[in-house]
Amino acid sequence: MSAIPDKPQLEGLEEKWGAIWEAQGTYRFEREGADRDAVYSIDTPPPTASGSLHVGHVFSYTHTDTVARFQRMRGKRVFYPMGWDDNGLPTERRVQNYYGVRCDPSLPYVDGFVPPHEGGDGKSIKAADQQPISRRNFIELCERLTVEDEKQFEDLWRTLGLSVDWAQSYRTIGQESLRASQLAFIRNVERGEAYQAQAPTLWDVTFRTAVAQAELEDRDQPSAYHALAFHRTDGAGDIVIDTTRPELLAACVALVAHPDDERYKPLFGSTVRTPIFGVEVPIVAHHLAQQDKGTGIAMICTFGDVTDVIWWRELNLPNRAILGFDGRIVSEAPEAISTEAGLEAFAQIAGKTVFSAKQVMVEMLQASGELQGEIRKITHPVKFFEKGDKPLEIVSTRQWYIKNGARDEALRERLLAHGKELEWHPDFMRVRYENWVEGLSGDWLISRQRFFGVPIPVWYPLDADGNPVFDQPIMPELSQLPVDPSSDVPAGFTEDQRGVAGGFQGEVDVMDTWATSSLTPQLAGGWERDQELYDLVFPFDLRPQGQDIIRTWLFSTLLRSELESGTLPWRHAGISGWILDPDRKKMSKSKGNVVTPAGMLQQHGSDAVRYWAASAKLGTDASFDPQNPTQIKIGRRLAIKLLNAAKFTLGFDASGVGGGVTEALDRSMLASLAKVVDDATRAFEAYDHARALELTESFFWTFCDDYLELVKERAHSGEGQPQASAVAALREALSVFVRLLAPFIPYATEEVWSWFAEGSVHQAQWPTSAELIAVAGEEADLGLLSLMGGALIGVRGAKTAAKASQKTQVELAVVQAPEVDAARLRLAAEDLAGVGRITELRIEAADVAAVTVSEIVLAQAETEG
RNA sequence: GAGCGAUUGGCGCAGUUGGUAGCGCGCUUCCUUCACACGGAAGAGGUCGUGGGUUCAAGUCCCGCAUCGCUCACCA
Repeated sequence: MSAIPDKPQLEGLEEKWGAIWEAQGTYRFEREGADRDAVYSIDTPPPTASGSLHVGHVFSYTHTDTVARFQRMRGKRVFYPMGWDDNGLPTERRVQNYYGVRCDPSLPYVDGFVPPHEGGDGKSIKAADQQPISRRNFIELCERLTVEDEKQFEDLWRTLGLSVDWAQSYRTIGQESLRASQLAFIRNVERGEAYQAQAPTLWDVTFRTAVAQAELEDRDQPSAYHALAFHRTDGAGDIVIDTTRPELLAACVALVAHPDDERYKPLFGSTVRTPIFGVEVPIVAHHLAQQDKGTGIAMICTFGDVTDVIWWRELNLPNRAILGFDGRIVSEAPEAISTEAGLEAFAQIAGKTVFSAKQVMVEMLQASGELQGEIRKITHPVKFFEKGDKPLEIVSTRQWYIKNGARDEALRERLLAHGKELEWHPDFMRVRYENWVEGLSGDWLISRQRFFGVPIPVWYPLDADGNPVFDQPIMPELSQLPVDPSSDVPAGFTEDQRGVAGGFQGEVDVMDTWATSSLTPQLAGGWERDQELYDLVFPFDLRPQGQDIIRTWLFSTLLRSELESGTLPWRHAGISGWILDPDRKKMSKSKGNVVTPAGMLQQHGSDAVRYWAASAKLGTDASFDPQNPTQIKIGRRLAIKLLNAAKFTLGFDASGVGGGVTEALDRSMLASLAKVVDDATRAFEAYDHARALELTESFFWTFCDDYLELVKERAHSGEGQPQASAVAALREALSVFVRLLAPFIPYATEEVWSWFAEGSVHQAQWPTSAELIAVAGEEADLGLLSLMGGALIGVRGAKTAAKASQKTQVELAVVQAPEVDAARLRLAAEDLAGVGRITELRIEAADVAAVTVSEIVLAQAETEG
């Protein structure tokens, strides 16, 4: 126990208690002798290490921490790790700018490489000024920088007071993560769940990588309809189609209309010649063609959009793709273009970007008269990579996929069943998951043509001509893991066979970052590494996360768990809402309304910020106005109030408390508190931390404003058992309040706890109504406190109305109450007289609806004191 | 186009099985420094988006509509 300061304050509590918690291992996960039922495990979201933390992080991580602290106090051994998501594109970009390098996988590794820059000023370095380095050197820099970034994050999390066990941290690019990711992938391959396919793929031309459905977002883009005339080969005139992508005309393989469309029915099976290029293409029918769109007949290109892909696949059309990986038109015209004029036209767009090619095509079409009428400008949604800034294109590439139920009814049903089995908080978030699963359009594309990620652990044999045999991949021995196929050698080969006919080549692609993140329960829980730990924590109790990544992180984690173990990875999913600025817009960097969490914590104190976060329910968006952080100020006030109320309470003479709590008012207060404990506990169990806080806080203020005021006279200058009863009740209540508030304001509560108890409040037992009833006794008068509160308001009101100080003496006060209540009030009349400074207090039974002060006579001001 | 949320005093929110509308901020008036000025007391302020329905009784249940937000889908 420590001494109570004269002037308690919040400043400095973070440093003081943070150090003590660390030194004493307050939040350490103790596995010895535990069984699964004694453990509460949390699949913490690993923040992107190279990003920056924002208010939203503080918000949602606080939600989780309140649950962790509650469960810990209930006696659970809380497994609360922290991970860092440090692989992937964001890190690559940061490393490029920080060190002035870029990755060129064709270069050899340089031992002891020193980057041209260090530190950087955050500005982009032009690609031309970046020094090309080997993949291994690049990855080393990624690792170096993320370690530094992660240190900063950890400091912030510690200041915020997250009760994480820092011994349990992991990195998604760490060796253990690499091994687990590759092992899980190999298992997927062995079970036929992961496979390769050469197929049209959504492609980001800036990053030059394939992207998955889950990483797409629609953005409205200006575009325009161009009416193009196709010429019927039977000479019976033209067919006009509308297109927004005239630059893909050279890739046109057919025209398509709805099978029921009377206008085009007679034409199915006939052919037309494309404008400019003169390629003969068929007119085909497909139900996806919309009669009311454009002219009702569309051109199919390889590939303008995903519908083109469906048509191409289902109608067995040829592939005349003309877009390269760099987003430019390829140099060689498709074979189908055979006329001299056609080839000449193609030469004019070859090598051009989509944008320039479109301009050239429009000029040519206008010149030939095949572009009819006006170009009609429209705005329409276009698919983008969520991190990209150019529209996605579709190119044919070989990629790795993992089955996700899109084409496997049985798997999809199992995933939907798991969605129903999972307990969502709030429950309606389940619908988002179901929408996503039911809307999946293809298997999960997991290969990325990037560098800083988990390498896909395969090699391909080279045939006698030196061509890779992709459908016979060489898998690593499990003992080899983790492997980097671009530097490691498969069993049975030697390094000098790399790239040689009859030898092998390594896969250069890495996995989608979600392919690693989807294994966080396995990574953190010691899957295939520490079986004893894994059995203790898996399936996890809680997956906390944001609503925006249900389709990515939540879905992919659930999928991997289903594939690997056939079970849910967790029992509960707690989904936090957004932080909105005062205009109800989502906070974002570009809007310049992002506040740094470190500054917030510094300015207001961690408890205050936590209070703000915790006062919002799961799934509910919270607004935050940096200019006027009302909720934070209220939280600060609560924490300060607790310090002061505790100091006051602990200042009373406690020498006689052995007699227990005997006075009616004291018992009433404890009985009320017992109900609060029950209700708050129930709320916490239902993952409604905000309600637990509200219930506790609300009664805490009643405790301070009414009960404490009513009994302070008795506690301070009373005698014998009535005095001791007040002090005993105050101390018991304080102990309970401190524990109830500990999950929310861990610093102030720990400080207060140290004034009267041993150990950490965060390891103390969560209060129960039973302990309070044991002190208050059965059949306490639950409502007496609020009855007294009513009388007290009456007395105070009379003084306020007389513009007198609350300390003014009252010569006579007459309190009227219904007969039953009057009898109850008499039991605590002394307390009311004490706080009201009432010389003569009469409590009368009367025909009134509620407690009323019917008469009050104030003493003259000068008689005071 | 489909779905999911939200709509309660100026602002931010609560209202758990239907039973006479609550909290905080702000506002008004007052008090005060012997726990708390990062205080305290009293008070004003709402026909719960809208139109129907069920019920003795609806903020709460049912149906329609409106506005806002989000998710998914569509993308010639």
